[in-house]
Amino acid sequence: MLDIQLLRTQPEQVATGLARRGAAIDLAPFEALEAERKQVQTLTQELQQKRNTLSKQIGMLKGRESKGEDVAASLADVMGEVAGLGDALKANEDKLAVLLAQLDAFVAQIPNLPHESVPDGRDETGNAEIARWGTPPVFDFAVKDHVELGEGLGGLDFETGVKIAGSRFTLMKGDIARLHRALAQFMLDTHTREHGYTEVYAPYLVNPDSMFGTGQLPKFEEDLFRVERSDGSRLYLIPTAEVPVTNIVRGEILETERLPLRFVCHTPCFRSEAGSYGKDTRGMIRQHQFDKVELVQIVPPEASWEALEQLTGHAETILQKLNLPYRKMALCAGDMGFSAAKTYDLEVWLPAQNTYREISSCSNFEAFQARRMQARCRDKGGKPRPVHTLNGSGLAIGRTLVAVLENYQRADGSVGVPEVLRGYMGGVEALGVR
RNA sequence: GGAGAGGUGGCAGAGUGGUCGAAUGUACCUGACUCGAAAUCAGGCGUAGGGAAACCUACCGUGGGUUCGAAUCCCACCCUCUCCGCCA
Repeated sequence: MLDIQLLRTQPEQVATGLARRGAAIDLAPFEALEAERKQVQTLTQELQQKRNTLSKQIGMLKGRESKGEDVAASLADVMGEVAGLGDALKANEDKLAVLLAQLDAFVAQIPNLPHESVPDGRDETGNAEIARWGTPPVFDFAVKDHVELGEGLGGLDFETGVKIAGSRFTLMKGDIARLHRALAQFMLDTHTREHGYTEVYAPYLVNPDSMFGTGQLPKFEEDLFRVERSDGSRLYLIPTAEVPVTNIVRGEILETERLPLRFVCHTPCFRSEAGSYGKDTRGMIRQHQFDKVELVQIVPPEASWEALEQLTGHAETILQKLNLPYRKMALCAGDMGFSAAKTYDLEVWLPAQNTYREISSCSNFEAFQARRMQARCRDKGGKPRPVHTLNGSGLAIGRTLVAVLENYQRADGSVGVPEVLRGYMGGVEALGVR
């Protein structure tokens, strides 16, 4: 959520920022609402003040009455004066509540403003390559994709996934399932031991407040899986661990000196993938359910830009240790997610597609999520101010598995196990070798 | 699922219709005393909105209601704890 003060005082700045995203905004309705809000709020508060004053007078008169004084006349006066207030006050309070709700709703659906360092651009073609690491492997045989490799190894079973649940679900078995688990373990261990993150286990279903806090609601409900409960309430399956983990600090006022908080969390992620029909339908690239190790940081406002570079580096470390070639992209303003002020995507080399594909997305949200969540920090004796939040995949496990299979494949259809994973694989050096 | 208890400021904990945004303790901040600390003493110390300011308004789990006036009474819901049942 943007700072409503910014909308009031610097509307041009907001409009300019949103225009970079390709999102035009009409501020006229906002300004009209604001003008009315101001007027109604002032009037309401004046009426409240009057009522409070008169009610206190009644209280004092009653007190004197109980001591035997005759105050009947003044009591009648005051009662008469307050009698007319009720309806007007109620009407104004109701009107104000509606206005405030409308203002909230308006501000809540405005995306974050891009940071000045974010490149211009309308869509993914505007993204800027920042760096490349590693060299795509050269094969002297016909390259297979992960579907062929995984099915050949007997460990990726798309048909059974479809039978059990439907399209975009996969069943993994045997060594592939173990490799998948090994990847998660390896990532968690690296981030906790080498990068200073605290491991977190979090709920996979969350309430609407949490989804609002990180910005999935109200605008993106169609991307979520929803669970209706018998009591009429609802929960949502998390589309990323970002949601439960960032919401750890919702409604909290933290001591600045105890920041930053760094959390790492491995969860399944559930995405309805509405609107992506026909896209990446083959294989494991785009699934309704996939696992991800997520990095989350809660930092003081002045520290978030340095933290974004660090956090992105933490995700890159995983790719480097796995020896997977990748490139680092700065998303352009038009391609960024709703809540982000700046996003780096890491794209891993996929030989079968002969291209780089997104495997991690690292973002600084500045105070955008913190304002929605009322997550604040306070210096000793100071005023509370919103924290800054960041997160990034470190990494998406399903896609990492795809990248390992394709980059480590051999002519006979077997697949080498990256050295850093062998300890998690009982020493196995390759899959499919007999 | 059944029965009971309870949700008040960072924490603890009073407050059952009238200057209660809320006693008291504790934590924290400032000052005094001290070489310094501890102890002691004095003052300060919730969040948010409006206002140039004085100051005003709202908030006692959430949402309704009664009332001139609600932390306090009524209704619904949520959450926590204890016991029983069930359960990985």
